[in-house]
Amino acid sequence: MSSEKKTQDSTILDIAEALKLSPATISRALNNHPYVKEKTKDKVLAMAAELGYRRNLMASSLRSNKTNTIGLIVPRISMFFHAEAITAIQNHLHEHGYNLIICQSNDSVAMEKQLAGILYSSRVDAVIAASTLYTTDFNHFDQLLENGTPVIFYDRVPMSNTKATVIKGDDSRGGYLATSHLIETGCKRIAHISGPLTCNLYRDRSSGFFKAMQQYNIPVNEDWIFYQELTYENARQAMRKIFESSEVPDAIFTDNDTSAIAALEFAKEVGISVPDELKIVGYSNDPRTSIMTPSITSIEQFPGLVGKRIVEVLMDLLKDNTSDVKTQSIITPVQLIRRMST
Amino acid sequence: MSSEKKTQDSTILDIAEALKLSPATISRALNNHPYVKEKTKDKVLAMAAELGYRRNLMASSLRSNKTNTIGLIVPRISMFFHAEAITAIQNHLHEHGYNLIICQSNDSVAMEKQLAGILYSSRVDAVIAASTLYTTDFNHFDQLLENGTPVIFYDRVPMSNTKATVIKGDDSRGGYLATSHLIETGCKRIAHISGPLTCNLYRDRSSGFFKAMQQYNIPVNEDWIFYQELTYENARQAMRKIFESSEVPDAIFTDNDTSAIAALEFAKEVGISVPDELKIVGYSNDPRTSIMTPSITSIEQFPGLVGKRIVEVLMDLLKDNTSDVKTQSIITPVQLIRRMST
DNA sequence: TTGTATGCGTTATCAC
DNA sequence: GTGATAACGCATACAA
Repeated sequence: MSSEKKTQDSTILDIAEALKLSPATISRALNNHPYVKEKTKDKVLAMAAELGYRRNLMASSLRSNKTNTIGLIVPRISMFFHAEAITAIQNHLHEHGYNLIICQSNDSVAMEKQLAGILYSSRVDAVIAASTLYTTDFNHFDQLLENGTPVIFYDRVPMSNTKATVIKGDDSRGGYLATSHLIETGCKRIAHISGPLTCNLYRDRSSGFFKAMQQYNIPVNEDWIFYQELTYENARQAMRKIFESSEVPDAIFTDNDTSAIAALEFAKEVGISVPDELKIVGYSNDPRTSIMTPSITSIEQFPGLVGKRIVEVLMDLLKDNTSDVKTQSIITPVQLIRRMST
Repeated sequence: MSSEKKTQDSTILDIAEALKLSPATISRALNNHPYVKEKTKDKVLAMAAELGYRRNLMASSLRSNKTNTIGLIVPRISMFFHAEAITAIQNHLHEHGYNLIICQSNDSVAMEKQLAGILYSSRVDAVIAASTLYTTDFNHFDQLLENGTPVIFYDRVPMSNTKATVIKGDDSRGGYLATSHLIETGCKRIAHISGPLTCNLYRDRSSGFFKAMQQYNIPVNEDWIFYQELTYENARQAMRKIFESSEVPDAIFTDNDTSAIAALEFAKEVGISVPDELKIVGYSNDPRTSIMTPSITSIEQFPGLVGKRIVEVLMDLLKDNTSDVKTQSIITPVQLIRRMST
């Protein structure tokens, strides 16, 4: 306890004292308030710099009831789509003077609930969230909404009504694009590896798949349809199951790229030629799809644009405090990126 | 202004009033203070739940001078090593009751400076940082250190003395392992694509490279040594330059995996057989290296362990307030992962 | 074991 | 334009 080296933080009181001004004036000067003489402002800024003053955001937020901070909840930052979207979100928020608190739920509903609580405790000005695969009950976001904190769901969003704004990719179109592309290249026996139907993404991508199959009058083989967590291992198992029987597909559409990669590696290992004997389409346009041999056709989701759109909508929401609960629902475009696997 | 739907946040005063207790008791109960009757505690917790009470972290932090929040600055969350390390850090911090604010510098020194300021303003309890490629002056972290806020640098760390704790991988050993592996598989003409020498990583990996070359008495061809930002495009250009001349290398060691991938793709395009005519080793063991054909040998950095170690050290630092400035420097292990490219 | 009173650093509301 | 002062919500020293 003898060697306390901590320099005490300087406060506006220190600046006020040094300049023989009142703390109120200092505060105004630092906030660029109009009712303060230019000369005074300059003096304050100079002294602030000299003292190494930094506004204490705790105190400021407590008093002003505004944190200038946005909370973000995602399953995992390592997923390509999210990493890109987050970066865009952070950069655009920064332009508007907002900070971002990034939290990972690890696809655990319990963790997501806890994080929503923490963000509420932090009194963030808004929350942006992509839910876990298994979130069906979105109650834990209600408290935020009730207190007037805007919530924007993106990518993985509630399937039932919500007072929150929703921004999602056009997944049913993505599923349709992928499937019809396979059909148009001549495939007639198409497998589909999808995710848990508790999640809107896979429900929608599946619906696109079925729509295309029906439209082109292609029979669906139920043994080739999987709804499972889209891990590498699960996809390999599905492939094994599919290729055990005598009748085998000539194409496979997977609802993410990890599964597509697993499918391709399986095919290469057992000597199935891609794209000649089997065509493959993934989802998300993860950069990994382009470095495989052969490269894998996938669906681009434009994560950067999604992030930009999220911030635009959010700024609108934060601007007019008319809490007019104008619930929006926005669909962002997708695009087929054709590669060597088809 | 008429339709204000905001429910007012409830405070400990609301709980106190509802329970006919003093706010102090409520505060103590919520903080699990020993001097509070079990029964009272239960009543308080029940009422808190009923009122949807959530501690206001701004107020709490302001009063207690502790935010329970750690700030993190990284160049980019999308880099594999960092994504993994961050996840580990976040999970371990969470076990200790700490939250994490993740910030990206985008490898911009100006942004990094700004972020350090914001984290200071946020009065985070500590800062963990991996610097930009071009940070040579680490002054912007001084204010944090002077105020007794622990700073831990990891991965990309200051090369000069610092009062902060430093945790880095054994990069010179990594460079040595990669290079000696190539030599031991029979390579005699080895190229090396490294990063800017302003960054400790590339300086160390290079020194490992030269050490191995010298030890095995292999001559270094200066035309095959590059110090450049390790982007895909830069690596392609380097490859073009290398393979323009008549004498070509039989191996290449790149200081990251993106460059290794670029090298492999270049080789495949121009018909150089890997590993027969050219062997390749990358760095970081990015999952992409294992899905290429052929898969690429790389250096594993154990990001999960690094993250764990960071939190361990940090908890130590936060425990004893004896600000004894015990500057530590920790080296974490690396390992060669041999694959088909060698 | 509980209550009273004070202050954390800032901003907002008055006055002047 | 500037100053005095209260208040934001909570935690703690001190009193009871």
